[in-house]
Amino acid sequence: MSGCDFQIAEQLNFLKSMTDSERSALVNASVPKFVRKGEVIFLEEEYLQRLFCIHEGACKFSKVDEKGREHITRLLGKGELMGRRSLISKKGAMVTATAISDTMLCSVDKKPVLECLKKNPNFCIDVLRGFVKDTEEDIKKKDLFENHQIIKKRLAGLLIYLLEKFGISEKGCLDIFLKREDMANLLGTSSEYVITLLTKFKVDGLIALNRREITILDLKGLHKIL
Amino acid sequence: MSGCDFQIAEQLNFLKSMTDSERSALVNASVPKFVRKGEVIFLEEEYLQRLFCIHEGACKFSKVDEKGREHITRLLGKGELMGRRSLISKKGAMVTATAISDTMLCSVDKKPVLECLKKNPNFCIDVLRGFVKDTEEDIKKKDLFENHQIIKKRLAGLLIYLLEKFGISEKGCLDIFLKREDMANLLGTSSEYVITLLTKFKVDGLIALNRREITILDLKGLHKIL
DNA sequence: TTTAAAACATGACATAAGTCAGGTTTTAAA
DNA sequence: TTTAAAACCTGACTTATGTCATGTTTTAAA
Repeated sequence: MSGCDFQIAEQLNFLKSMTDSERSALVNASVPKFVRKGEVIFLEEEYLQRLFCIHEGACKFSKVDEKGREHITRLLGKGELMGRRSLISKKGAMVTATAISDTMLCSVDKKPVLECLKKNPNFCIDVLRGFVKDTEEDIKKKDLFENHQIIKKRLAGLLIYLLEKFGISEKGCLDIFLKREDMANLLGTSSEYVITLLTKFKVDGLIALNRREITILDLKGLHKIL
Repeated sequence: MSGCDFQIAEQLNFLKSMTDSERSALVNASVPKFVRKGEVIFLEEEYLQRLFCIHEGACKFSKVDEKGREHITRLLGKGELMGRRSLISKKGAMVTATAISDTMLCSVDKKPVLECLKKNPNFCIDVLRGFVKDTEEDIKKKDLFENHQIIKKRLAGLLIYLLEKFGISEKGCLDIFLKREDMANLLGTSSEYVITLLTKFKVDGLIALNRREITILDLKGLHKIL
C-alpha cells in the first residue's frame, strides 16, 4: 500500500497542474493510514500540518455544541480532501473529522503543497477551482436538505443527496451506511423522529429498509416531497 | 463619484498583490452604479461578466423555491464583493442579488481580473484567502443562526450576527434595517413567528424595537439563549 | 396631503417535532 | 459463544411553530 499518489484526488483537479517534479516530490512524501469506523482523524481547533485524502471509505465533519449535541456539517467520500482550508488559513481546524466506515487515507505535509501554490499559478487556480466546486456543492446540499423548515422534506432531500453523492452498491441499496443518529445530526433533529419518518417513507413505498441499508424505490416520489 | 478604485475591497485582500499597472488598469475600467432599495443587481442563473463591490449600503443573496418562498443565503455590506465565484466557475449565478438599502456599487469586467489571476500567483493566493475567509465566516454564521433547531435560538444568533457584521449606528441601534420578512427568510420561518419572538425579547428586556430599528440592550442575555 | 399598498402585529387554532419511557434487536468485545 | 453496550423502534405526551384571519400602522406614490 505504499506509493500513495493522491491520484484519487484528481477529480478535484488537485494534481494536473503540478510539474512532474512537484508531483513526484508529493508522492514520495505521502503517507498511507488506515482508520477504523468511529476513529477520529483530527479534532476541532487542532492545527493541521497535513492534507488528507480519502482513498476508500467515508468520513464526516462535525462540531459539538455547548449542550453536547453533535452537528454534522459535511459527509466526505472517496477522492475528497480534508484539511485543505488549513493550507491557507492560520486558524486551526473548524470541525472534527471522524471515519464513519473503515477508511483508507493518505496524507501529505502541507508545506510543499503551499510552496507549489506560491510558485505555480496554474496549480493555484486549480485549488481555487476546488474551493469553488465545494461552494457550489454546498449550495446544492442546502437546497436539498438544509433550507427546508420541515424535517420530512429535509430527510427526503438527504436521501436524494446520499444517492447522488455515494451512489448505490451491487445490492441496490445506498452505498453509504449512516446511523439514524447521524442522519438526525445532519438534519438537526432527533433520531426518534428520523426513525418515525423513515418508517413513514417505507409504508408509503418510497424506500426499503434493512438495518442500515436503505434502498430507494421511488425517487420521483421523494422529489415530490421536497 | 468616478475613479471608483475598489480600494474599499482591500479588506478582502483583493488588491494588495496586484502590480501598479494591473491595479490602474482595473481602476480605469471600473464603473460606479447606484441601486435603489429593492432593486435587483443580478438574477439567479444569469451569466455574470462583471465583478461587483459594495461601496455603501447593503445587499442580500437569495433564491426562490418552487413554492415561491424566498430563502436568503447571505447578507453583504460595505467592502464585500459579489460575483466573485463567477471568475472561476462556468456556471451562472446561483443566487439573486438585491439591494436591501440604497446602495452604491462599482463593477469591473471579470476578464482582466482573470488574466491577473493567471499571471500573478500572489494575487491568486490572495483571492484564495478571500474564499477561505468567506468559508470561515459561513461556519461562524452557521454556528450562530443556522445550526439551531429552535427558531428562538436562531433569532438570538441572528441578532448577535447582525451586531458583529454591521455594528451600531450613532443612534445606538443595529446599523442594518431588515424587514421582519427578511429575518424570517434568513431563519427559515414565518414573519409572524419572528414578530412573536421579537416581542418576547422586547418584553424580556433583551432588545428595544422602533419600527425597523433594533437596539440590543442585553447582549449577554442573547448569548445565554443560544 | 391623500390614498392604496405594504409591512407590522395579535390571537386562535392546527400540526410538526421534541422528549421521555419502555421495549427489542444488533453489534462488538470478552 | 456469551454478554453488555449500543443502536433501533414505538407510543404517549408536551411544546414549538406554522397558518389563517383580522386589524393597525407605516410607507411611498399620486
